[in-house]
Amino acid sequence: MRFGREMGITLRELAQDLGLSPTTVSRALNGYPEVAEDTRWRVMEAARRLNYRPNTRAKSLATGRAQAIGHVIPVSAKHQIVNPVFADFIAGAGESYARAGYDMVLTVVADDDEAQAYRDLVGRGTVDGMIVHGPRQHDPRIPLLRELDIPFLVHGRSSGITAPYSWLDINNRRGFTRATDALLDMGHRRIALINGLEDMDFAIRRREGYLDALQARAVRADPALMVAAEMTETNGYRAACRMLEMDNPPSAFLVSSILLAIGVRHALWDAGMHLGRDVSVITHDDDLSYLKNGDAVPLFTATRSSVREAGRLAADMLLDLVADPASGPVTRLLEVDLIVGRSTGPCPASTRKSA
Amino acid sequence: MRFGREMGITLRELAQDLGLSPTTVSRALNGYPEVAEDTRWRVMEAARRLNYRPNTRAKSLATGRAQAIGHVIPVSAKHQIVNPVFADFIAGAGESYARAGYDMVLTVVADDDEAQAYRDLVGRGTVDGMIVHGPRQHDPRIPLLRELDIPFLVHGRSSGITAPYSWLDINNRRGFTRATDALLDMGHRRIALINGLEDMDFAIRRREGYLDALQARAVRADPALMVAAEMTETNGYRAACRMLEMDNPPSAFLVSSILLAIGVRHALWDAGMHLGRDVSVITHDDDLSYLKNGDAVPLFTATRSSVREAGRLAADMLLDLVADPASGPVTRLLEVDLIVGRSTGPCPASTRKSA
DNA sequence: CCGAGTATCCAAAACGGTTTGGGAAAAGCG
DNA sequence: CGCTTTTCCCAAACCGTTTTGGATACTCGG
Repeated sequence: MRFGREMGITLRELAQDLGLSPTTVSRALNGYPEVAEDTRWRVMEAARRLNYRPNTRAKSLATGRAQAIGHVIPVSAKHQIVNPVFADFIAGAGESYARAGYDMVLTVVADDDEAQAYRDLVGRGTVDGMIVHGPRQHDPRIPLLRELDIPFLVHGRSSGITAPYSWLDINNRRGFTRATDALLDMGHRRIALINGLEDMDFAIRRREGYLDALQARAVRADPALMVAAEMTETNGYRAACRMLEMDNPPSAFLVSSILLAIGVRHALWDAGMHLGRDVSVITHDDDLSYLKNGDAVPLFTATRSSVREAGRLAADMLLDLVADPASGPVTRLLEVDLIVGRSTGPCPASTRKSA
Repeated sequence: MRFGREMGITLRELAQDLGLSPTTVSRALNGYPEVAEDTRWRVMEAARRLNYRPNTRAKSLATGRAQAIGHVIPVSAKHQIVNPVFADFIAGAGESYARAGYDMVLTVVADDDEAQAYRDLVGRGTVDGMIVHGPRQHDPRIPLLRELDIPFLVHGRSSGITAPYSWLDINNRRGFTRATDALLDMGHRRIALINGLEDMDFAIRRREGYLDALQARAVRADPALMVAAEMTETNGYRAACRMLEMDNPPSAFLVSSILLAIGVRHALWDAGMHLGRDVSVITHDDDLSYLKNGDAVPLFTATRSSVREAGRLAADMLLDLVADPASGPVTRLLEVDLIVGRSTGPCPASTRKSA
């Protein structure tokens, strides 16, 4: 069925135009050796001139690969949050896909239909690889994708799953250990943790890192100083307000995102306190393009790792995996930088106490 | 060529299993009338049991439609910013696509290759409709897509283009006129505008709205109070700092995004001023899921319009257009709400002046 | 009981590429 | 020069659907 739309010239037409067979034209364009160099040149030239583009669907049908990678964005029914790091990760991955001539297909789906979405995408052969976003503990998507027998790569990890799978993650645990250590070194003892929701794997690891550091110095962890919430400015604000009103308030905050940190800053202002002098804050910084942590000198001291770069790397890894699925589960752990900004300083309480 | 991967059962196999022809099975599944009801039932049942999923590529090839909509995300080479409203828009659109059984394919591309990306997506038949993001003045993508003869819908508009095309936009101009009016009503006369980059169409319209309101009350617009920049916290902060240091500083700010507004708030704190008392702020609020404007009572007084809802609507409109391209250019202008928050109050300067 | 409908089903031809299995001409070799 | 390779090209099958154009059997009015 032809549509009014000019779908471009077809391979057969191009061949006809050149007085060649479709076979030869196809081979010429795809760089196969069994075609004379000047013929190839003629073909390439004609293809460019008539701006021929091979029909993706026909091509995939014939070759068996879709030349596309799938991403499923779960939109939780409970908390309607679209993960803010998502856009940057996608941007990074997209660059890699573009370079490799792959398409990216996105599916937005409610939590409960998620498995169905994966089955569909794979079963209908729409994609030949998948990226898993926002893994949780014992994430059921991992066994599912293994069962579907399609190359996939997890952005993050899923603690509790021992079977091997491919992933790219940042070292959340060490990052938060280092950050906590830094605060401890400055004399802080009451350090609050404002974390992301702890069904997310990264949040669990960050808490572990935080607890590790406290324990190593025999500082008792106070449950009242630990909160897990959706990472929004409002939640950061509220958590910080509540804690600052405590009898024994924290002198430092370790938080899981810049948005949370902005909320904490807000709370400090409301309380008439000075960021980096009265209270210190270290945040994780995904280096989002629209949420830069200051400019020349960073606003917040932070554990930084570019999620966009992670997107690029993840896509590259997955593409390799698609090209050669046997190259086995591949993993990569990125270390985070601890960058010094203007939100940290020595603990005033300790000075005051000694005074 | 068969791969190791279990691509699922094929229509032919399903037919064989049932002792029917592929024709009949196809018809049974697609609801054509020329098949006996009990046969249809048998087919449906078997399809479910063997969990048959029609191969998308084969289906599209046969039908001529891709069942997919394309989005091109331009990633400017200059300013590496991924538009923050993008994620929410996509989430909304994705919901609509999912409902309609469409896929969403994303292409990330540098500004200069953008035309090429559109030509590719259309020419290779990967999508049968496109959404245009972030239109600028005289946006070249609009004539391009018209030339490519594919249904498309612009999220926003492109001033300067008179030929009809389909779009969904919010009434930026009226929104900013109303916001400015509100500030004027409170006695503010020196009202700063911190806008998005003015090659973006929405930013132009917002400035027009702002200027309209000033002119209607014969308030002279001061170029020193108008700035256009990428909408980040840092830029909001810097712009506000600079203006607050002026001899004749603004008593109110009208800003184009919550992130900018947060930057302004930051600057006010630094200057020791109180938001909503010393200085008023009205912002535009895209109602982003990860950047809520407070909760019960909004933090900022704002012109609000959910970009996620816009995504849903835009997708629906485009799908209608794809189903019936002749249904002609369709347009929709959404009005914005002016919601009252805690960031506005009467102009203190005027009181002081009268005192 | 017969011919015209009608209800069901099917074989085969698309869709636009890739890939297999030759085949003719040119080149290499003794 | 004859024979084997190699080079270059092609016809046809295939990928997994939909759709066209019948075919067959059944129904029904007369």
